[in-house]
Amino acid sequence: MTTVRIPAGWPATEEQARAVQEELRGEVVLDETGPAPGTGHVTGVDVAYDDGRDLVAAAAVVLDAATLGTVAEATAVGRIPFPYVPGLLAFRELPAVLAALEALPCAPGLVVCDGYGLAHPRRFGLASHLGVLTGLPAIGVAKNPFTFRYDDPAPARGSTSPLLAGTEEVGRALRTRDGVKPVFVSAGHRVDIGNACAHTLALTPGHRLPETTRRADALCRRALREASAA
DNA sequence: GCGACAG
DNA sequence: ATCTTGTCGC
Repeated sequence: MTTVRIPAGWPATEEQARAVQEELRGEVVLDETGPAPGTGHVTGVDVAYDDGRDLVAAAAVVLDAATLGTVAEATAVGRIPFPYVPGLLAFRELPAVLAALEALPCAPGLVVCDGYGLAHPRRFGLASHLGVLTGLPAIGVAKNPFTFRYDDPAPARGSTSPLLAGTEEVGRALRTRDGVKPVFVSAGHRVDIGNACAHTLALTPGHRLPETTRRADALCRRALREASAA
């Protein structure tokens, strides 16, 4: 149900990885609104690692956007393909995530990533990269501001403030719970920032983090445990 | 050169 | 990300 554009080869060095980002960044689509919140499917993806055993486990969990009920799940396990380098996270996470998405029995709809999209040193973070490779609408919801600056949003849920790279707005700090640390939302591919924030609010009725990432996080950890045991 | 740095 | 117990609070 999901067709992934397979790269010619996975980069082995940081230099190659940066070149791939420079090459693909031009394919990001930022002038589409994206699906309406509360309709269709919303899919969370996340990854867990066991560095000692060189194992990575990814999970994709499809939710009904209206009810937030789980529609489908898939996991994928493999070897860790790239070290963690700030700005190159996608090369560490994407192979397993794409495999999990391909294993889903239904269309993912909007994909919610744990990390950034446009808010990235070369404006091509994980969510944008995943979007370009799959053609799916995608957004990034991160737990930390990375290298970006922001002023604290007002304390009420729903308040936002610009996430800034210098003077350029690359995303928004979004308060999803009253008085709780905001999350950091950025557009990934085929979704605008306003809609990305609306989706994030629709996915956070009871917790700081989106229901999509919470469930994908739980599932990939379980998949990693089971892979380590076997 | 040094520090900071999504997960 | 991951290493890690109990504890405060809804």
